[in-house]
Amino acid sequence: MGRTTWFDEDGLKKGEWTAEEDRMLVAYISEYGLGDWRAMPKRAGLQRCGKSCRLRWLNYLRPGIKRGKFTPQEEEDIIKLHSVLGNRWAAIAKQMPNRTDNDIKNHWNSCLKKRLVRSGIDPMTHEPVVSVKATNSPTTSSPLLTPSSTSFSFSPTSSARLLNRLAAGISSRKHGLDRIKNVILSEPRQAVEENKLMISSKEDEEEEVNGCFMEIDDNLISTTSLDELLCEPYDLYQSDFYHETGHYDLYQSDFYHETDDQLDLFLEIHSFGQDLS
DNA sequence: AACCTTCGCAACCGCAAGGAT
DNA sequence: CATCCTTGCGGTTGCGAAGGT
Repeated sequence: MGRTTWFDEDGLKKGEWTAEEDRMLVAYISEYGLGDWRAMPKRAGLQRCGKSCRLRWLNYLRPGIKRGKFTPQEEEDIIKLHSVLGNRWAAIAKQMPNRTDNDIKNHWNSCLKKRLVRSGIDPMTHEPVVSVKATNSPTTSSPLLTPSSTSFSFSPTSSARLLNRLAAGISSRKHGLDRIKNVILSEPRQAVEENKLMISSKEDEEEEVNGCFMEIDDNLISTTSLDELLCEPYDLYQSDFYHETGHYDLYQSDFYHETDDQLDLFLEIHSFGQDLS
């Protein structure tokens, strides 16, 4: 299994690694250690780019990597970590030192995600799949918004989890973080009162945010209704998040071990919620 | 046996952060 | 302060294997 071998315009080899190339890379790193990935291939006698060598080493050759089938315990750990960290594979891999982020990501995408869906669990929120009441015109509804008359309520736990997902969803898309955060934090009252959220982007595309799709045009600014953009958090704005910000205490105690930007962002969103209330 | 579809996984690509100059 | 370079990350792709028809 593997990709066809080919050479790019700079004469660098691409595609599947041979056993001989592996041996050369391992021999070089064993003797000289890790260092300048850019210079390494030439010094090691490899016709590869540094990026390719780094990837091969980190995902395949470095010592201590566990390969093969994931155990049920590992799968459970991944699901648990994903519910907290979202698609932050590197962060998840740090909690599972013998597995690479690539391996975890592949296993999630090819197996665990589907398994959750089959079990009626939304792999994004890790909540049981329920229909969200559509409040917008049907022509603009997101493909993930299933119009239904089923009511949708939040427990404190689900509030914390969903807001956690919101923060994770935003932070995992670095290019969107500032935009979304700025809008939310700069004019929150207006955004909520008008039931609209302004999003700017350089791309002309549909972007998925927290499981919902928003349209982004090429003049940097586009608007979309808040409930379309953040369907579940929108309900939180209208209920738990908006009126009962005490639920954040739960989140913070659940999430005390997180020390990175995600927590900062979450606290900012929390502060935003308090301002609103 | 031939063809088609799905699965699993290695590897690539583009982007962003952060350090060096 | 601006620019360049390196590193790291997450999303996506390509392809052989396996399974189904």
